[in-house]
Amino acid sequence: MNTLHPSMRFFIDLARIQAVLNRRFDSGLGGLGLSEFIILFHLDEAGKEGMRRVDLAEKIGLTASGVTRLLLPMEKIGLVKREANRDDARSSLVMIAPGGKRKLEEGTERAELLAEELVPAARKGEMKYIASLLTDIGKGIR
Amino acid sequence: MNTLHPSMRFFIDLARIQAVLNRRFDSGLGGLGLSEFIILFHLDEAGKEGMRRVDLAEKIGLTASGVTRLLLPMEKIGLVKREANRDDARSSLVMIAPGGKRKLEEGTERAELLAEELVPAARKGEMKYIASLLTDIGKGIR
DNA sequence: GATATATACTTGAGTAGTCAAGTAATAATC
DNA sequence: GATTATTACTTGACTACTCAAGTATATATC
Repeated sequence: MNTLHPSMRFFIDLARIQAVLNRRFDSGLGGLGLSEFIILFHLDEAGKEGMRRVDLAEKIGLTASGVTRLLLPMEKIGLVKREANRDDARSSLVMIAPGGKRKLEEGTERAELLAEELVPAARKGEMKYIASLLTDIGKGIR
Repeated sequence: MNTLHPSMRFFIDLARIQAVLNRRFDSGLGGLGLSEFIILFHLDEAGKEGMRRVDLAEKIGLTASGVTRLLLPMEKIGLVKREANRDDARSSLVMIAPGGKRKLEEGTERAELLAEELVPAARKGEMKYIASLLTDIGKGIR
């Protein structure tokens, strides 16, 4: 009866890793959650043009309202800033602020350390492969 | 400056997939969240002996208090039941209830459908491999 | 066998999101 | 160019957790 479909294992392991990751990342870094780090990462990539909230939501896989809620305190403490979108008055653009840049660097360090710690040495070589696999899966879903 | 460490991509993609997965799984299945499904899965594996809350927490990667909070409503609607642990009065044992068995089956179906949908056809063959990799990573962390 | 320490769990207060519904602006259609 | 539909975002009410602190039992130490 228990064939244990590999996709089941995939879901379950994914969830576990994510939960632990979330917790581990948060603590240690002064109040920077994993989600916030990821947001900063994408905003940094977007450059000074910034990006629309909708696009950010799509990138991180959350809903638009989740993004609104996350950005609010980040704006308050100067990690990101907002600017009107001259082409479309409905949306405003978000971009990374100097404070965010600094936090992003801290976070990057932490992420690398964490990855070092989490990924078993024997599997380290496969990291690149697995990352590409996940990227591929991620692309197809919404 | 942007080497884009593969572990970074790993974190980011992982988080995105998990976020989408969570949302997709929840909706559609009558009020059964991914976490609840995973709990049922582990409890089913544990059999009629059930398991201690602490061990369940470890399995799913959440904290003990998170488990308490999740189990409360599940107990109320008859998905799980609790029993005193005769060997240790501090802990009580949780086990899957008949209602939970039914929900687990529904959830399993949904999970398989979802997996079908999420994993790109080209990558399907690698599913087993990636699952084992994630399991391996999951083992090492807490 | 009393005391100290560690473990299993719960609880209060707070954060990180969700969904459904609302507002305002843009785009499409006739 | 008025109407309708769609899009970008926000808000209220809720769920799913987190951490820190508390309670009760069990274990180790002397």
